Amino acid sequence: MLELAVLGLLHESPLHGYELRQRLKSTLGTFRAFSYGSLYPTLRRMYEAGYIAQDEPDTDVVAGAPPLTGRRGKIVYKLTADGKEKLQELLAEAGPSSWEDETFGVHFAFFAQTDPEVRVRILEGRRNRLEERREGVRASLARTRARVDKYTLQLQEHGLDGVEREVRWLTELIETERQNRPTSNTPTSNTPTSNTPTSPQP
Amino acid sequence: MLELAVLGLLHESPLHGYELRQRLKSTLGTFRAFSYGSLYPTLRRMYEAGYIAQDEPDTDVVAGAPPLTGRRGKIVYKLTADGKEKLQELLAEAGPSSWEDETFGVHFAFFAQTDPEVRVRILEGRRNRLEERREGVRASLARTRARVDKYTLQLQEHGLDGVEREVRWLTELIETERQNRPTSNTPTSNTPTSNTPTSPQP
DNA sequence: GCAACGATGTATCGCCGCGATACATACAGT
DNA sequence: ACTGTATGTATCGCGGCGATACATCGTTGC
Repeated sequence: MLELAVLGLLHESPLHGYELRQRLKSTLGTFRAFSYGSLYPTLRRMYEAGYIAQDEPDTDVVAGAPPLTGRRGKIVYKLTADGKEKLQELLAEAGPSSWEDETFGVHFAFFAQTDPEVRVRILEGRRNRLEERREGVRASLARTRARVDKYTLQLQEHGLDGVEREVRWLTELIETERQNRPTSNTPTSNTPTSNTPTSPQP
Repeated sequence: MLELAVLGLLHESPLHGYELRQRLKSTLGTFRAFSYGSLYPTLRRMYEAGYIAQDEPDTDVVAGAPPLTGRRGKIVYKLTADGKEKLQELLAEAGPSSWEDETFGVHFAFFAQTDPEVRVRILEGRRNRLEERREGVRASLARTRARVDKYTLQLQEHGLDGVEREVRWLTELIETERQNRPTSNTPTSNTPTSNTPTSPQP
């Protein structure tokens, strides 16, 4: 998750932790934060996994300056060959792990680096997911509409509106994608379950 | 968080875990799940804290039935006096902990049991939070609009739309609240909206 | 001159919640 | 009789969050 985001950002240019976090905030915008409490551990994990390398470019230290204190310089991270490979692997996967609530936005943010085929499948998967949810909420609303207080009702309706809005958004995007790359015989209606049985890592 | 939700639901009627989870799903609708993996531990914690009591009403067992297997019956939870007190305490608080992303929906879901004064303050707090975020996103958009790919851009704009939509929703709700109970001039310190000179008499 | 402050920068800790999983029973359809 | 699906309780590992700590830098103000 965060891993994909980091790989994606570092693929554009090397960055240090702080800057990485700024990009995370501005790129993922409203829908995901990613605090340092997850970023630094993730960077550590990724470093140990060999996906990224560390550089300490400028220590800002005048020659004779004190190593007295444990002087800490910027640490700039960049992708290794393994990291680039891993990124490609993650960008290629179109399964539940790419269209769930928490993940979809991150995948979408790096669509520019994603295969057009995969893009459409993720968008459709996401839309199906949302349509399922929408039906669930509608059913729930129809069932309980009369029995719940107005606040609960308003919350549910607001949620439903939100889902419908996102479905419309996705539909537009899918259409655009299709126009840019008039679809070959890819079956548009993918059955929601049992798509790619991604077995990621032992 | 989950604690408030559980207290709120149990205040309406006693429930067992499974049913509790159903209610959670339908009440919180689109915006929060709460899996068993958090529900049961929370119930346990709350039981140990003395907020809820357990009942095993019907063991469904015909008299001579086997205690061979560790037969497990439904466990119905209900509020204790302490639990009701705790609920009131949580419902009364109007601070960041009540209008952050993850928490707001839960608080809102139990607005029917919440003091009107508190309702408005939470709604306004939430709106301020969102307006801040909106300005941040706008600034970020203005800064980077030309430099980012269209997908990143679309994601950010979609997010911005969502925030604006929620702000409008909140504004409507606040207005409705004000009409129902014309506000005496409670100094809400952080409210940017000018105080409407409403007719002071109920 | 220097104190105060906010931005930059790296890092950890404890807690919360999620998804997956396990296990058990009741009941419906075939 | 078999098989799936809904009901029901429960745990485990892990990813992410908010709070916090600590250090340096540049700007503002006295």
